[in-house]
Amino acid sequence: MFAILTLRYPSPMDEHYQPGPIETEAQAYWDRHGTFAADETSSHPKYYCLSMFPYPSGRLHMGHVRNYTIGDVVSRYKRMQGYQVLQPMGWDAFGLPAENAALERGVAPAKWTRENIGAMREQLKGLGFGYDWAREFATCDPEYYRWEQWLFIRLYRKGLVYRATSTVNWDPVDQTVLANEQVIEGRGWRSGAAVERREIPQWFLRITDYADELLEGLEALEGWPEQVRAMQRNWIGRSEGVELTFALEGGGEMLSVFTTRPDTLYGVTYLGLAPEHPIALELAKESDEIAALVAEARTGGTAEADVATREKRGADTGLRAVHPLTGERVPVWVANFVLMEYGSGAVMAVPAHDQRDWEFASAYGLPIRPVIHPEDGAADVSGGAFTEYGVLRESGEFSGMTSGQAFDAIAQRLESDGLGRRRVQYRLRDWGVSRQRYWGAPIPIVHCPHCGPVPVPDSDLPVVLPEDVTLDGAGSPLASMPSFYETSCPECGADARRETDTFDTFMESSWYYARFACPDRADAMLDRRAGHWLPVDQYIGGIEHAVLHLLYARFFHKVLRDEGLLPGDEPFQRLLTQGMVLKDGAKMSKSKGNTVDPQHLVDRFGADTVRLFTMFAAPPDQSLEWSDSGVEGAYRFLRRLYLLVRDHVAAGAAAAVEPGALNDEQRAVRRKVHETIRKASDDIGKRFTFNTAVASVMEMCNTLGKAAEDRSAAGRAVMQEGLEAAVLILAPIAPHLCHHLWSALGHQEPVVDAAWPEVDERALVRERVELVVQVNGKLRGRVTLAADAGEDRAREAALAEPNAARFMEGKEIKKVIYVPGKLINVVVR
RNA sequence: GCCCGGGUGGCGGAAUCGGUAGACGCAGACGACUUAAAAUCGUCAGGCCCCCGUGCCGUGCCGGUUCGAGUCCGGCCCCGGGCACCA
Repeated sequence: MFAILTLRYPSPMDEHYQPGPIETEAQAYWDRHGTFAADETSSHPKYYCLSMFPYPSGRLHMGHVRNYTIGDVVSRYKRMQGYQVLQPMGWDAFGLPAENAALERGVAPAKWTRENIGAMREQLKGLGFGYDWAREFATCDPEYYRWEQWLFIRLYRKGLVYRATSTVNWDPVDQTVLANEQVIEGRGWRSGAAVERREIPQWFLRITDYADELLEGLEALEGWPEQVRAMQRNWIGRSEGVELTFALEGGGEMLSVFTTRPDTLYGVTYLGLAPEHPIALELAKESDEIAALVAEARTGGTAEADVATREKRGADTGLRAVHPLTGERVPVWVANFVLMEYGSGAVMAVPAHDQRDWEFASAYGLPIRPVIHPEDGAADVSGGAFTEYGVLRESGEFSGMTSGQAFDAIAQRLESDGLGRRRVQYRLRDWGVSRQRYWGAPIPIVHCPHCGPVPVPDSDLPVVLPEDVTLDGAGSPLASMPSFYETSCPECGADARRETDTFDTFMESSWYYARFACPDRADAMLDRRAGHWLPVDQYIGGIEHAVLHLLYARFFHKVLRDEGLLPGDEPFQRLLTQGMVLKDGAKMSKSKGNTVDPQHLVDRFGADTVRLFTMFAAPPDQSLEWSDSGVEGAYRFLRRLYLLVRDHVAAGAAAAVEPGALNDEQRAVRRKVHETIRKASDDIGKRFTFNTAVASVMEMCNTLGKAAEDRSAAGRAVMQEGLEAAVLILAPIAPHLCHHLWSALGHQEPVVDAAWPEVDERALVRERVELVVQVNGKLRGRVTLAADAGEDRAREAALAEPNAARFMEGKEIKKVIYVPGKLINVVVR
């Protein structure tokens, strides 16, 4: 407000580094010039850099600061490389915390959310992130979620949406459905009541229709961490196997099972049924033991981790199944480790060759019959299952075959006998998108007593979520709000009831990246601009989203493509998954009381210091250990840089470097400058290791600081070049200070529009190199040689090196290994 | 339980393709400046040893491959992320 307007280029520098006014001025400059408005008509190549948008929880936390600093550094770097960059920001505004806040404080979720957005937007601006704010939106805006409702109806008409029952956590005291997070050790978080499971009708999207494409598409995602691709691959869990049927003795009933190991078929000693399997439910009526298992399966949380860590328990049903090849009778057990959701809810158990089956069989004294053996010897199944492939024995006509041969032979035999067929099975399940919650996008369906579920007509969209509500913790307020649910059937006009469930919030986050291309479009979900900006060139967010969010967004992208709304097969070209921010070795969280409010640090040291520290403290994909004194170190470095520039410019303008006119020391300083440019370009542009880029600039500044005594014209020219390199390299990381320093160094154009520095290869040339001398791989000395010396000279020098010679004395030289420019290793005996 | 990561000085981390372990920074010690302190600048800094040597040991633990392993392979321990209704 004050000094800013009177500032002219080049600006005089204050005695001390004062981040406050420098940052205010730089932000005002970007604002005034619309610096970060992304223009799709630009002739520059486009670059879409997206950071995962935040849930507006109230204030920014360190995880946000880290995420958004990485995104901003990439965006500004790409801009300096000549790209037209789109970097948008918005709000993932629906979700559970708003409902919790409403219960705790009596604030309506909409009001609470919008206030949080206002506060967090100011914090983001204060950190100097270069967003195109004109594209901002929140997912709770009806103009956003209307297109999600519109798409859902299209998918409904296309058959990609269906209704089925599925299991939820039910709190019998609060009479409400609980999220997995709200179930703590099998009990409701508020009521403390033992959680029950309930089957209720819900809406599903057929993501499994896209399972193969989602799996195959991973191969082409070379810009994604292998770790994330592996997690998605495992999540989709494609497995090829055989589905076969066991007849139940004394009845026409058939039991279908899926196995990836038909080669082990002769080792089956029992069948396992999920407690929720219809046969188990039927038997529970007569058997207390089975009833107890079924009852147990109905308590506790629905989360996979809850189910998988239960002690393996089971009960004999008394039923006997007929082995399809041998005709042998095998017992049928109810087993609590068999999942109803996966396959058919029944498994053939081969304890000799499957570890879970082995443990169950050992616990209940069931036979363990090895039929697969290593080529040379016998499988030992006394201490656990033998799960490798091998050669079949005691397997009838298939004995002697390898597992691979037997897979095909047995599958073929089952197929020709009509007892089974080859099948591909996925672990991936269809996506349940219904939530029995208030603060989400309404599902645009009307339930008519005559017509059944009917989609809301496009002309009636959006179905607007009423925002003026009071929550009481007992179910969704929508279900007790006649003004919302009372309606008429769009088809027959009869009185009908609106769906009161809302969408899973992953729905909103599955397509926001595309809407950022055209957020102002009022009459369509997306337009041609999406084709211009997409795919996202670089996506940045937490590793915790490796599977769910990133898989759903990939699925949505393919759906939108098939609807003709988008080109391309994948939404995110490159992905960077950032690590967590820790304090004292643990994740920062309110419950641990180890949070650090980034705002306090910005107020005290400025945004540049906070940004610099988060980039310097760790590589982006690793966890970052918070350190207050480390922040002070970052501040000290910026101040040192400020003083270096101040002292340099105080002496007046410097001439351009004339490489031929430099003395040895000046040449060494200049080599350091260009080595730093080379390293920092690689670190920021290719490796994303911002920490080592910063370290190399610090090193260069240490060198420049020592060279500052050289006040000769050539020395000052080298200094000018070095300081400009430092400012350019740091501009994406500490943009405010660099904005200021760049102008102080005499430039009219703002640094945000400057070009990334280029390496002068000639400055890198060395006349002499140091070689390490090893004897038997141990460092014993060093020799310095002319850079163009060959292997013979290096060998000669190494053998003559006095300390190394001590270790070679009286020994025979077996071999000499020469690594040019690095080392020479003499192997002696 | 299943899937995926990580483990290097007092601390955060570096070592990019198997080639000098500990760059850079923090904390610390000593020195300069100062009446003094802070700030700043400079020097030192993995461990061990009455052999102080460019000696020996050292990258979670055990073993292997190699002229050479923090890096590759096998086994184990510990910590973290995800597990479909937290986002």
